[in-house]
Amino acid sequence: MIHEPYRLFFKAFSNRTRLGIIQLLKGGKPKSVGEICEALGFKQSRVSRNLKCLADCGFVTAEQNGKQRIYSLNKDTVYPMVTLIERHISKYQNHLKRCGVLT
Amino acid sequence: MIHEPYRLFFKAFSNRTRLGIIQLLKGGKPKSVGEICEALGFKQSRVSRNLKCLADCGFVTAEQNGKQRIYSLNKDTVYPMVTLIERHISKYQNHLKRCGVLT
DNA sequence: GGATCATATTACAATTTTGTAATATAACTA
DNA sequence: TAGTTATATTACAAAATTGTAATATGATCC
Repeated sequence: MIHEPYRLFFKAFSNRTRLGIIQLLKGGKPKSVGEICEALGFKQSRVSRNLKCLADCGFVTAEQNGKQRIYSLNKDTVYPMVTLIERHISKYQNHLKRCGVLT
Repeated sequence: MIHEPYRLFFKAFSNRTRLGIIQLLKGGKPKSVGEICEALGFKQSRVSRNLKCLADCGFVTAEQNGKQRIYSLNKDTVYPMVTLIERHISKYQNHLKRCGVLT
């Protein structure tokens, strides 16, 4: 385990904007940047910036459709991960809530 | 998926010190704070601070042994997670390396 | 080509996270 | 109890990450 790639991996998931995007895509069809902005109520530059990060890290893929860019989730990784984490969280939720080091 | 606990979960894993500790504990026996410091070459306050975070989040547990505090990994969560991530990383490593948003 | 719509990129200020040094607590021992 | 060792906590400066506003690129249509 050379841990530098791990760090990036987790970092990609540790931000509200990016988790919002993942959650949104997880629940439905692939979406354009505009649709994501509207659904989450975030500015476009904010969404694009973070989509780039997710794409760079392989969690999301983009496909051009006319003027739009449609983003889909890489479910191979994201689904089993979510399952795993859900298990951990249901056990340790109280803990996670009051960790003083993290905000 | 209410994503706040997820954020903390991932954040806990997205830092060099904490990943170093996890990697160390993953490879061997439970260890005291001092042993961790020595093995990783980190200051004691740095290690304690981050152990607290890991403990708060349920990734590590502590047990008193004389003056020492022995930390062990919560393998139930950490092991399957590592497997999953290793699979993703081996596919997308190039990507993960050049994500411009994250450092 | 020029106009328009959709998305990406950049620069920068604000926030968050980090490690360090200093100090405090806690467990043992003489 | 005083002294010693091991770990935890705190305050704060440095570094990293974030979102926003402004601007650039790119695709389509006329």
